[in-house]
Amino acid sequence: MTIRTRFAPSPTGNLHLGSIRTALYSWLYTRNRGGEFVLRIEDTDQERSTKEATQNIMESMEWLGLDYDAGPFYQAERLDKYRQAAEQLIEEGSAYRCYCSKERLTELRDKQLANKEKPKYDGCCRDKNLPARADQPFVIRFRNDLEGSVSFEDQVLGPLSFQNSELDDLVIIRSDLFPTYNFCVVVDDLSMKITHVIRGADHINNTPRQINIFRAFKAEPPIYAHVPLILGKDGKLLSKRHGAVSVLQYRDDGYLPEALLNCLVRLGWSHGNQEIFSRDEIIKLFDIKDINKAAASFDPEKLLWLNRHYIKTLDSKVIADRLKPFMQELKIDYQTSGPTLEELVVGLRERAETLREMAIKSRYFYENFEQYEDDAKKHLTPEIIPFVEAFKQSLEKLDAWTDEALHQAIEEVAKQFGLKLGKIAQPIRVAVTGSTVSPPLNTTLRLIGKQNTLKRISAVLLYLAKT
RNA sequence: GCUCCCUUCGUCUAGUGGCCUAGGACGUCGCCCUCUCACGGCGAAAACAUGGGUUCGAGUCCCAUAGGGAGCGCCA
Repeated sequence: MTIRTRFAPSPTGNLHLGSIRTALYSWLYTRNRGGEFVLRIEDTDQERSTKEATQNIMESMEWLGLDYDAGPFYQAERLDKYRQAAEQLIEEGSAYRCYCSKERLTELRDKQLANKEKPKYDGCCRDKNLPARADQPFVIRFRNDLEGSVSFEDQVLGPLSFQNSELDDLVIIRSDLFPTYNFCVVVDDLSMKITHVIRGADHINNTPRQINIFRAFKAEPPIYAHVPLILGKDGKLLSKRHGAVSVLQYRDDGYLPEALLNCLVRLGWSHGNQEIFSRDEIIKLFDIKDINKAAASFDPEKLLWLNRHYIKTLDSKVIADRLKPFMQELKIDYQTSGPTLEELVVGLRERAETLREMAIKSRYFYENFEQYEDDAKKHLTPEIIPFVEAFKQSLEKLDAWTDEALHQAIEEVAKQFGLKLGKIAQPIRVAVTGSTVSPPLNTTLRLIGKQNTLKRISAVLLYLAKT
């Protein structure tokens, strides 16, 4: 039997960390077992579904490299299937038409809540066998067993059992003829031959209802695995309405997909003490049985650490390539002059947490700056003039503009003036970068280039003369 | 309110009855390296929710309590 899993998001908002992680687990499971991964867009909510959200979902998956073997299927395009299936259930006595008004139902609900009862449909139309009428709106409800229980073996949580008396007769077709979630899921999982349903733990309570519908169709339900939810820093669920950030926001903030993937997979799943996983490794090692039962809080600091790790260790060509959009966005011209992007990456990779930060920090390699940063100015005092001039002369004579030659030049000037390296390096750093922070001075000078270095040193001498 | 789920350092986790005076990672703090910032190295503080059982022995099994989370729609 080939394994088939699916990711079935509803396009009612941007895809966030929680959703993409269940997609990831689902995807990993099929990739590990050589199965098929299906994408299904659950857009039966006409009110809230948007094209933009669908676009956002696909783009997020593409960015993280979660490719699918079938789909995307859109439920809104399969409405006939659901209607037919519902009719079939009515004929077989597993569903019925209900003409109860929304007003009556809200009233019922309020009353039950006031009585501290669990709100449920009272079965008013359950046994009336009402026919379809064109002049009056009705819904179709599933006829749930009143007694007995539903049990299943969850792959993450173990054996689970629910009393049928806790379930009520849920609406499967709305009065506008659109199907509802719990019904579409079953019809689709059945027709798409889904073998394993890996989804968020917020669906646990839906599972017994869905299993009953499967049974009504005389079909075997798939195997279920409910993965624990992701909580925010405050311990509350990460959701569209609460602190959830779009997956693409991480891309736009300069995170690498490798880092986010690694971070996400490790949130609720583990393989001994290992922290760093390549994509291939995760696929090879992933198993549902290693998923943790408890909900986890997402820690942005750890993501940052992983991002730094991948910025430092991924091929510099790859990083350079990923850096381009950020350079363009910041309008830094890296093509006409200055170091190549790859040289830049090698110089900055150990001091940037994100690609965006790297781009921001690269500015002085490509552009001359207008002024010195405020806290940098204190290094520019008249005392430095002699050795800055000496250094300038020594640079002018320098043929080889390399790290080694530059390092030697700096050291020689320091020796000549009997100063420690730090004493002269910092003022020069300020002179050429405008700030107190940069890669090692020799590397910084090398990347800025001879011409611009000398220009900026002349500029600092002018500045010093004026003060 | 009812139903269901969960509970090891601040956070992510290892741990499947003796190897645990509980290990790793992020973060925090200290030291070293050092031309700044980083990287790196070394080290420290930091947890089995509580109470009962079961057992020769419990973080590991059972039961209660507490705490947290989710669900209870003509949303998904």
